[in-house]
Amino acid sequence: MPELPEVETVRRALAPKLVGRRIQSIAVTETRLRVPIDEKALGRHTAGRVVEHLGRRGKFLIAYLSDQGRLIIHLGMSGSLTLASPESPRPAHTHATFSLDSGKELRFRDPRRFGLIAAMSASEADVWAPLARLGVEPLTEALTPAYLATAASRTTRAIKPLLMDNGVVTGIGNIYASEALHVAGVHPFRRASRISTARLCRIVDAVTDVLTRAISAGGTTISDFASVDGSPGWFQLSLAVYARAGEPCHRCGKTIRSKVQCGRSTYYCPGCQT
DNA sequence: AGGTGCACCTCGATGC
DNA sequence: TGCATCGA
DNA sequence: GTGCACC
Repeated sequence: MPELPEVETVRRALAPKLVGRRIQSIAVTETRLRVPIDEKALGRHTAGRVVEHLGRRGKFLIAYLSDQGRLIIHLGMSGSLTLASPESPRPAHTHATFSLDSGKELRFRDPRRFGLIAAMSASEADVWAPLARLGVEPLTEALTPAYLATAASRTTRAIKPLLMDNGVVTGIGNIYASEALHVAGVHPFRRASRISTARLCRIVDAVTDVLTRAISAGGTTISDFASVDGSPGWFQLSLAVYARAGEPCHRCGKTIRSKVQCGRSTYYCPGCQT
């Protein structure tokens, strides 16, 4: 499940191979993603363009192309990007292929088709709703205890769904929300508005800490995440609560529990998360 | 407002 | 081995 | 992972 650390891992692996390369042609073999691929727009905004920079906003990868083009990719639940030689067989569910002047091709594969590929001009991207509605980037100075306190004060929601709300803080999914709250010692079902400033500070620190460590580990591979060269992440070895229901908490020894919250499995330690 | 359930779709693990 | 179910 | 309709 690509969350921010997985997308950042892909971005870092891809950038050196992609920046400076020209996209020669595009082949789309399946348009039916969550949002259908607009082949015309894809060709118009990416064909013949040079990748000038590879950026990320939340869980979106954004390639900044020559002539003000933008190629925007979201990996959904099962998306992956690989660089391969054109002769190598294309794995099943490879929906889009970008031929590069390096002789390699960039392949987008997404078995479940929850991902997204879009291309547009810079001015269109600036107002594009999926990007425009995103909240602050968690690994920037924009995520402060004061910001989180304001967001918390405006709602009756629990802290975990608040952290996972892309309109508040972008990029934190189920795994890292669970992990950060364990590091901070805060119960995922606790009302955000009833959390002290001191503990909100700890949550901000915990989010920063968990995301940073996860990026260093190359992301989390629970079922199928793989980076550009097919290599897995290693942060699953450091997970304290996620997917550990029934196992003892490393900090206090109590048994990790799993409960459904907002339709997702939430993992927490009933001993040291209050 | 926000929790919940469901839809989108495929695969692999599980269980009988 | 095959088929249904479940969850990622 | 995300958006939507339904309480």
